[in-house]
Amino acid sequence: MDNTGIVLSTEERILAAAAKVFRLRGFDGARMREIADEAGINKALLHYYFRSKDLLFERVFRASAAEYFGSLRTILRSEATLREKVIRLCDQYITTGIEQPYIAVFIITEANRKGAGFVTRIQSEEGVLPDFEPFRLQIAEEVAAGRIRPVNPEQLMMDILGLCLFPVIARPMMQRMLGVSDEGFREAMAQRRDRIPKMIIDSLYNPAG
Amino acid sequence: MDNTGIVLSTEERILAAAAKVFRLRGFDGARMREIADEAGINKALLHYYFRSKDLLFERVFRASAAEYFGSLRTILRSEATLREKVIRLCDQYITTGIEQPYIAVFIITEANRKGAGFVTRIQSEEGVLPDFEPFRLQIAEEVAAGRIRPVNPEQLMMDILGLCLFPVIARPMMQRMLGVSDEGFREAMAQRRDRIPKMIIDSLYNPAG
DNA sequence: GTCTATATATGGATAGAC
DNA sequence: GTCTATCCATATATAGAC
Repeated sequence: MDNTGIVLSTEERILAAAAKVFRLRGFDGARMREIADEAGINKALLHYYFRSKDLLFERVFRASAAEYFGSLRTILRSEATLREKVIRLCDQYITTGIEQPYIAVFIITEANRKGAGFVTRIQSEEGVLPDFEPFRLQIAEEVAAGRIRPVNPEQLMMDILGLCLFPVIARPMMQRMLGVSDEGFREAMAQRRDRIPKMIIDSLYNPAG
Repeated sequence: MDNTGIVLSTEERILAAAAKVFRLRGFDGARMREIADEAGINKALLHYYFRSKDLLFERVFRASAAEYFGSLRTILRSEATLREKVIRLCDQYITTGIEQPYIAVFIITEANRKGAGFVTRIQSEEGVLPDFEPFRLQIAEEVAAGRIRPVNPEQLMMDILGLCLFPVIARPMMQRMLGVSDEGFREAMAQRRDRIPKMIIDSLYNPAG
């Protein structure tokens, strides 16, 4: 029974605990002991359910990636206008970045870890990373029709994600460098929710500078 | 003797090896054994020179942070125009991001690690993170004089760093999602070196969209 | 299914010879 | 200053009772 009032099975409690610990500490920093404590069970039971740390991690990472990229996939392949997609993307990732900052850091950090075969493997699985093709096509159409300035879809996607996610990922460093409090950071991110889409859309629709 | 032909002291070789291993694997993933091997010496000698893994890491992290933020500090407090600073910043961090991708990942990852007291401490030390004040003032002056559109200096800095650094940090994920080869990634980054400053400067100098 | 106890491996760190 | 050998703590994983 967690704070939702819903009774979770042992397996579910383990997965929830593992997600919490792995996201906070990463694979190398996580301890099976801490996961067991967090789940309120015994270390041995972790192995009974998931056999090894690797396998448990794999489950957590796959679920995290699917969850984190799910909204990206949905937005990219929706029927919305380009303008609308940019707004939704920024809103989604900035909101998540404020409320659950660990997920983004977790996924990106683990993707950079060397000798982590499964991470690469999982990211190659169907349905984990979004299909970029629909978005690419949509951009091409808009450009061809002369409705937006010519732009490379890959560059545009890097712009959007960079502007939204970088502050979340580099948060400790940025707050320190810029001298911003936790509250100040949240305010800055709230500003960005309006600022970034405007900036992107301006650069697409305005005459060249 | 490394490939520069310069004879390094044992201490220097250890530091070089430690930097390589820590940057690649992070604190938790790094093994003293691997550092010793990389330096061509014995594990015991690591402790003779640096006493503990923590202390060795601290040296490496401080040096890495100083090196990585050094150019940022220099650029921010230089006498260059705003336009010029933006161009130099982007050039600096995109070039470094292509040639030495591990440093950015290392610093940001470690800054996010929980229970790593020294990281916070080191970042608070004088001369590690750049002083943001000169840049803030310069922006304020430009805005006051009506030479650029009103802009929040913190937002601007997050924009610049996000646009330049995010692709470097999220590289494995981005390449996979966008379907880009290593060579393609380098080309994309080269494009960004021109693209980002233009984008930033446009948004500062052009009439509002 | 869940626990206690234990096996086995490995990591950081130290002792002591040279 | 550098090495070999070893200590000690801790991590993952398993055995076996209940």
